[in-house]
Amino acid sequence: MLESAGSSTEPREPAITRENVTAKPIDAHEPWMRGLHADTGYLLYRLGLRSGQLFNACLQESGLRLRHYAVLRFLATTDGALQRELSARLGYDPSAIVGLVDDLEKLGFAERHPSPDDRRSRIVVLSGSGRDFLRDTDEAGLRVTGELLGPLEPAERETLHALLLRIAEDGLN
Amino acid sequence: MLESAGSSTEPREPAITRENVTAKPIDAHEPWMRGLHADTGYLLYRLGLRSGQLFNACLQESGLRLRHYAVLRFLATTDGALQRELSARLGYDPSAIVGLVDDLEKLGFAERHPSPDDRRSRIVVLSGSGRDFLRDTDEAGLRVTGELLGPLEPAERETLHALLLRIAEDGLN
DNA sequence: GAGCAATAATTGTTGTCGTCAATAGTTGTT
DNA sequence: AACAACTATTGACGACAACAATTATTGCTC
Repeated sequence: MLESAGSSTEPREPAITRENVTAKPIDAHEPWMRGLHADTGYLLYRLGLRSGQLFNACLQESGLRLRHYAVLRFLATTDGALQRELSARLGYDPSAIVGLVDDLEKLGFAERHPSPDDRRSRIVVLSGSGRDFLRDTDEAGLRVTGELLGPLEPAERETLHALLLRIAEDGLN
Repeated sequence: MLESAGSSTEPREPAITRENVTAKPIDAHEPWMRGLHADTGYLLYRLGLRSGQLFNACLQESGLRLRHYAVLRFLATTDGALQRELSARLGYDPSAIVGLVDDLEKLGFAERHPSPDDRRSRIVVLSGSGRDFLRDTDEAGLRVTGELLGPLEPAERETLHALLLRIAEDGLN
């Protein structure tokens, strides 16, 4: 049983314990070694993940997930949309839309109406209870957002929202 | 073949076409009907998704995914970490860490060293080629971020980054 | 107007991912 | 020496997203 501790290529003077590893400060001398959150894109990814988790936790008591909420929300802005459009605007696969609308229809939040123009298409509209649900959960959503944006003051939240909106408008959605 | 167009329950005076559906403006009269991106949390979710997609597309030519990148990045800040710590700090399941470190080890970007203190633990360290890879991909990451933050000016990007960082420090990571 | 490409919705399939439970080896405690 | 706690690992299961394939319908073309 070879118990030579320093047999490694490079010697590590203090023993590695949980304390001194997690607390080790970041060397910002090298430009590429700038900590985990130096890149705005990566930071956005992590925060988006966290935001999604919070939203999902808030919605799961209704049996719905974030994607359903996105569909409902979009329906509220258009008052009737084809599934093809839901797919294109929300960025989900057409096959995913099928299941989402199925669930919403099963809960009575949305309805599929046949299109008078094209018998292939179905027009998805928000039902009355769907509107009610959206109004109720919107309040919970605001609470989640408030929790997420805890350390920010109102003015800063406004600024953040405006900046994010500018980015979102550019890419897609 | 019944060709009655208005046989539906409620009459919709103009036919639903792709143009007037997608271009319909948002009625902001109702407080809960504020468009898709009125909520900052939901906006964060969508942008995080998009950012993750861009990063993944950028990394997939290396055979790695975003999770591997996160591990590499964290290793660069600590210079040696236990898998348990990777799991705790990055929020991934311990069993997920196993596969990720496996892949990184297979590519020569990281190495598992036995801990001198605890023979149960393995100390994961970034290898030289791992550092090189990180430096190279960091450039690509900046390019992606620049693409994502297209419409923003440098000062605005700085502001956005600072705000996001404040949020990230609060919750976790 | 018969044939044919294109389209909308749907189904099925595949691979990935996250979570949970279980195991082997190890450490510290009593 | 016996036992509880812990680290890494494996395996299994369900959820979910991306891609291909199918059905029904439409518009175009000759």
